[in-house]
Amino acid sequence: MKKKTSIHDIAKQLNVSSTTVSFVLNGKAEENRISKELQYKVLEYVKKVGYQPNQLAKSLRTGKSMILCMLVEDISDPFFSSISRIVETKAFEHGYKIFFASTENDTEKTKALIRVFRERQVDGYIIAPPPGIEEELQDLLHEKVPVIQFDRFLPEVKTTNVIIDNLGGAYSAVQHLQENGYQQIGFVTLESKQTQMQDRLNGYLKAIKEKKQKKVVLKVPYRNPNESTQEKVRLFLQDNPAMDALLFATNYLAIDGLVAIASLKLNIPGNIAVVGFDDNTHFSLFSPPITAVAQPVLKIAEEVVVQLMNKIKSSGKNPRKEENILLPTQLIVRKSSLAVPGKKLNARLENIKNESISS
Amino acid sequence: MKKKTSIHDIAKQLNVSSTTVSFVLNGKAEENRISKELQYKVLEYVKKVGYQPNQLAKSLRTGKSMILCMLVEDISDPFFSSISRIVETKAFEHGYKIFFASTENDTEKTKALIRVFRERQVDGYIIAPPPGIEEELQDLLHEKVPVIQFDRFLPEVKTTNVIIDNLGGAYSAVQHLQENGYQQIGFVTLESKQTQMQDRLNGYLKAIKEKKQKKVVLKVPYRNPNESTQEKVRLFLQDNPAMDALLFATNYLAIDGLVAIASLKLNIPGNIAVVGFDDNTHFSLFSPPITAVAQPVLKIAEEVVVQLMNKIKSSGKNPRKEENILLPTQLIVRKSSLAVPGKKLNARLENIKNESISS
DNA sequence: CTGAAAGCGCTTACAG
DNA sequence: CTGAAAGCGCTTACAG
Repeated sequence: MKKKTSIHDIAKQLNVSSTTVSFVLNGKAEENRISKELQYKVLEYVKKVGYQPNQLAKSLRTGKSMILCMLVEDISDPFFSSISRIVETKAFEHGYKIFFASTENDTEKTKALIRVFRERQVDGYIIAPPPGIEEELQDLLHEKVPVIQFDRFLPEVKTTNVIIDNLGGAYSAVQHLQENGYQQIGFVTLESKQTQMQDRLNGYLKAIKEKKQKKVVLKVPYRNPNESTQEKVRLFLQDNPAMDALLFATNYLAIDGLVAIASLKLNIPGNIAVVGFDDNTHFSLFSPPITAVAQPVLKIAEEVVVQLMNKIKSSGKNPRKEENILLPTQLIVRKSSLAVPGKKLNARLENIKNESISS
Repeated sequence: MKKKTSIHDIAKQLNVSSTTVSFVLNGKAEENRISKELQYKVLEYVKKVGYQPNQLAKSLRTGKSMILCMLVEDISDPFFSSISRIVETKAFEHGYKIFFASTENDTEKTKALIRVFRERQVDGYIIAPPPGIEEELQDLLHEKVPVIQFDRFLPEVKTTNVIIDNLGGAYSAVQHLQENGYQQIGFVTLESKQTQMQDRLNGYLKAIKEKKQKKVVLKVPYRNPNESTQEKVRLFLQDNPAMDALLFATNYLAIDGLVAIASLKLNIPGNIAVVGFDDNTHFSLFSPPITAVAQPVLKIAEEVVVQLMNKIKSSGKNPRKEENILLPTQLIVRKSSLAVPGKKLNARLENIKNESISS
């Protein structure tokens, strides 16, 4: 392994001091009145030998690692991976690299991850927090390390948060179903006290109460196996024969729900209307295409980076007020939630009866 | 910002040398015969003050950053994001963190990325290479930095490569369609000389030649806008009215193709059978469910990490032979490619005629 | 206009 | 059994 050339090697070769080389390399030549000729000489030589500064040494000296970390629930989830992709690009434009990691919504795993990132002197945190890491985030804030929460947030931790209007999104979805004549709308969600889930539930409840409809909620444990979720939705449908529409609180719940509905041979929306929360590139290709509450992925990613960069720049100065940045959702109406002319509720009841007999 | 405690601070507090503290912290206490009491004292104090070693300093000193980098085409693509997720977890178990980045299959962007990663003294590279970065990879090899190529590879660069049996996968897909009675099978692929694309094309051609069928290939530019791809597939279908089946060379080509087929109001598989390359969680929910050549995502990720760790461990020693690790694909048969009893080819011809008139 | 020197926080060969 | 000291590759306050 050939030894890398260092700033010192360059200085020696050129018979100048490493100070001079450093100044030239960091654009501080002018303010230190390095002669044009010297600047040129250094730059030429650097290019010739293909010198690459050692960012590790730089970071150790300056205390800035130029690395951010982004903690999401699951980096392979389409929602989080598309946000990550954009954040990666935007942060790169500011000279930052990003460590991504999946928390799996697991408190202990996340604590371990944060420990590792702190050892690496990460300059800022973008995190969709699992429950129970209030203390770790407070520690970061005490050390004046910028933290942005997004997607959901721990209310006890005072940071700037980038979130979407979960309540409004769920509310508008239910309202849309009501306007299309659905009478008993079920809500399939997670057993979760996280803000985004609570808000979606509240949006659902608000719309239901306003129309004095019956509240029908199924709560599935987090990280429930797919088959088990499908079974729960099946039972939910059978236990509530009058239910004529379903709102799913997350993308993957909707997918499992669709499998369950298919296995019961129910028609969408004839037997049961469907709306998902968090749109999916493929929803439009399903048969029928699935209505969904879309999240503004691009806007979320941009806002996260903008806010974090603001904090990094103003660190040390009097901190600006922390705030919740609330982004609007958009209901994308497709066929799965439209009114069905002459819909017979009985169709579904019979269907279920047959199913039970045949199985 | 309270100053972090360093190993030196600890040594001072405990009235020992920083050497001793370092030995204890790095499990080298025994081989240096540090007394049990001292070890205990150090460990206690470290825990009490919540000392976190500075990995930057450690890396600078040892020359190991304990960071890997993974360059894929698009980190938000389901194939790459699920592999990344697994690689992240496996590498973490070995104490490594990973920088992920999207090359967008762009040569210049990738060169810039590699430059940045080299500055960060990354310990190893996992890369699905775009064309034209042979020289950069050679530079890495000269510096004895481990490199693994996966998904596709630059044949000029002698590294260990983890790839799938693209030829066999495409071959078996076409064979399956032939067995189900399809007579003219089209292949929609990318304009690309990359190994994985060439092999898929060759697999298609091999099966077509064996049965003396007509070769019908559509090549779409890389990063073609979705609408344009859809339009190309529509024209492809109209220009080849006798074509009764389509094999798509990538996931997203299949998605665009399905949109095109839907817009022509063609039935799958009645008018046109469909097989995709690279399975997708949602293919089973499409109507009809889509047959696909599935890639062994878990196996790919595991193999990539195993191979890279081998190289890192054996670096300096006589390097083991580079090899191509070829993983098998699996054809997942769903309804979109099955034989249609009493299928009338004319159905599609008429359909297209109607379409042209009405538009 | 330019350079010598300290120091960021570690590890480790060497000495005792 | 333990410590003093050098050095990884940078930046920057200070001196001239």
